[in-house]
Amino acid sequence: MVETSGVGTTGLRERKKQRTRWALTDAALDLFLAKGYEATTIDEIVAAVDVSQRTFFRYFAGKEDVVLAIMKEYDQVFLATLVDRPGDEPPITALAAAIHHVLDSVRSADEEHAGRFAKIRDVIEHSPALEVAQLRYFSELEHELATILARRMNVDLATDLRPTLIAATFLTVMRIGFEGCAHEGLFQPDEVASRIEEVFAVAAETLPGAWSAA
Amino acid sequence: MVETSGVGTTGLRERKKQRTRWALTDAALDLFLAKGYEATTIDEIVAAVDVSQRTFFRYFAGKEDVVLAIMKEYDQVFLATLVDRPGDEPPITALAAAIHHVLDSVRSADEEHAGRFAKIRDVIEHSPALEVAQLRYFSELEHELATILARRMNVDLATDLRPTLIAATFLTVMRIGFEGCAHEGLFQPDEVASRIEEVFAVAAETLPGAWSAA
DNA sequence: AAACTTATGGCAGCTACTGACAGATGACAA
DNA sequence: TTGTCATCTGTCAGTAGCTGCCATAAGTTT
Repeated sequence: MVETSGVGTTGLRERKKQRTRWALTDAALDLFLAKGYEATTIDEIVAAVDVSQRTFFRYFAGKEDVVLAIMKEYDQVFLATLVDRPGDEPPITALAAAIHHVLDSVRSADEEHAGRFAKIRDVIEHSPALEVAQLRYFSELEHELATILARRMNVDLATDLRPTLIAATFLTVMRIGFEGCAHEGLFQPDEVASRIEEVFAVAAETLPGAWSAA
Repeated sequence: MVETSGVGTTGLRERKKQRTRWALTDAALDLFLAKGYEATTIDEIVAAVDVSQRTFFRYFAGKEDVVLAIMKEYDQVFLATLVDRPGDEPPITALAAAIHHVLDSVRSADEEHAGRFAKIRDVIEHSPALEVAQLRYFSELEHELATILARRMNVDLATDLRPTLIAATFLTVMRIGFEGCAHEGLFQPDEVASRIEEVFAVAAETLPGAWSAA
């Protein structure tokens, strides 16, 4: 889950690194919110934390990574939940349950996490570059998801397209949900959560009919 | 459609521009194929055509744009075909017919176009950066597509999610088809065309059942 | 306290991309 | 043909993201 600070068992070195990482993340997020992602330079971020530019790139693979790294943490919870769902559930049911679980944990998170969540959604959907980064990330996630679904469905991912199709359409629906939130200015965890579930429901109503007409 | 060279009615200036543009495109494509997209620099491309770097950026918005611009031409045919489909067809049927038409025209194109098509598909699916660019482009296309579908379905795009959902899932299926081609080394127009139709068929069989279980 | 490991900073450099200005070149009219 | 005009082109200088290299500083271990 989202680990805010290292526990006592870790050394000073490790704790310092965690602190630097979060300092960079928070500084970056605030700057992105204040003046926009594209208008914010790495130099400004590192100046706010007083580290060198070189150090920034030792913590993050790129500017985008500041935001994506946080998204990944949420998705780890999602994937872990999915793996634990009973195997006799249809894939879509398992996916729905897993996403519901994540959204619930976000909804009931403490203020620090909730604030970060809102910031991230806000920043992403206001920046073309980050939307693209999100797209790229989703396509990675799609593959992980498809792998899990293939195991669950007992089919071979390489020859059977169904796991990939389900994973991809699922993530597409999620993305449309997030975009819808941005469109209506919804960034708070509970607002986003209910919107996502709403979009998912519409998709479940629409897609079967739409695709069976082919 | 894909206009290879300006007709006699245009002036010398215009013809020169077309020539430069295609020279840049072909040089870039060949370099991308030979040494990879990311490893190819703008300097190498412009050196091959003997123009300045600045000129390159007057023709193309960026390195990616060389490839995307060609894709756009195909998609113009696709969108135009879609608009002309009878209004009483279900959206998916119209989409299937439109994509079938484009694939057919690609299949029966002359060698120059067929070669370019193969190159493009080859280059894209071997380059992470271009795959991302394609993702970004697809999301633009998704919006255009959704707009057309909304008109066709007589609903408001802003409040009704269904056109967007159908457009998005359709493009997702197309993307998976293209990825599948790359995975199996299929780049020739006819191979790609039949593979796409195949994937579309699997999607039409899979998605209704998969999503109705929600 | 010495020896070892790892994080950091500074620097030099590469690539994509842009704005501004000046010169070349085709378009058009007298 | 010539002169005027529009526009295309090259040059240059600069920005931003990102990387490799090396010396040094800081934490860790014995």
